[in-house]
Amino acid sequence: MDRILEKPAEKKQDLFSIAELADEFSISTRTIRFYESKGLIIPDRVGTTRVFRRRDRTRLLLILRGKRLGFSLSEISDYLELYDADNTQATQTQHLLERVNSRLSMLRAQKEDLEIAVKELEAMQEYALQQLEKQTS
Amino acid sequence: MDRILEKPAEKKQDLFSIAELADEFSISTRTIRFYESKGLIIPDRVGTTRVFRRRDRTRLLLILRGKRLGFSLSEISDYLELYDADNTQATQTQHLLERVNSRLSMLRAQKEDLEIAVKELEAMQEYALQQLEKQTS
DNA sequence: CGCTTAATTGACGTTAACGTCAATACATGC
DNA sequence: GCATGTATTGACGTTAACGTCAATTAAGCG
Repeated sequence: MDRILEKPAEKKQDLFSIAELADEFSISTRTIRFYESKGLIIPDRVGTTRVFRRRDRTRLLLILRGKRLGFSLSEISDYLELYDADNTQATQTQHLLERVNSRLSMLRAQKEDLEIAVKELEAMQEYALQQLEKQTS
Repeated sequence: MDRILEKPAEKKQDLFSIAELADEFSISTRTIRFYESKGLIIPDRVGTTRVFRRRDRTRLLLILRGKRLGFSLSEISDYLELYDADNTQATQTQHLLERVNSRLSMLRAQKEDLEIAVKELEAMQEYALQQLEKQTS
């Protein structure tokens, strides 16, 4: 019996080794193990060896995007919880909604900062282009 | 002679103590000294005491915005250089333009990530709202 | 089955970005 | 002119996020 293929729809292409994921995302295996130790991903095991499914691959994508946005791993951890929150009970759903909203306002604030920075740099760009015209004429 | 008031247009309201800035930006004086040690700001001195001008105050604003966007201090340092680059020579201006452009593409990539994250959360928000309707009906 | 390659665990190292003293100097109001 | 508050300069401590290395274990293969 191949216990890891127990679930019918689970094929080989849905299973990843630590090295495959490390390679795909250009991170080290150490980093992946570190994320597991922080509870950000929870791969299965075959014996002692980790086996990653789609869910963990997706989580890795979310983690890396979070990092690119400058969030800490603990913020990312909170963020990931939003993706598998329990919404069978109204109180839970209400709670989820609040957390989603607060996260949204963080992201929107960051977007404002970003847009200001972009505008400043675009102004610099334009200025530099004008200068170049003068200087090379 | 009050050397620090030498420049005619420089009034008291353009000068800040370390505590004033720390207070205004809700950071510690240690943080400000740390930024100085990294060359991010270069306050004047009256005796041994630091005196900050508008320029450094502005730089602090840029530093903090950079941090909110998730940039490291060394990235922020590069970023600050764009603001006081020499553009008297065409080669310098050309170089500045390249750096501005590369920074712009970083920011735009980040903006894409941000917008995807916002959309995902908005979808969650909508879903949660629908769930709540069902659950409380 | 022995060899090579891949994976695991534990321990210690490292870098960034400050925090936290402690000792000392400066300034200032009463 | 002295107590009291503010500033400065080391020096060491701390946390996050991994890197690095060594010792084992497990897995594939000719």
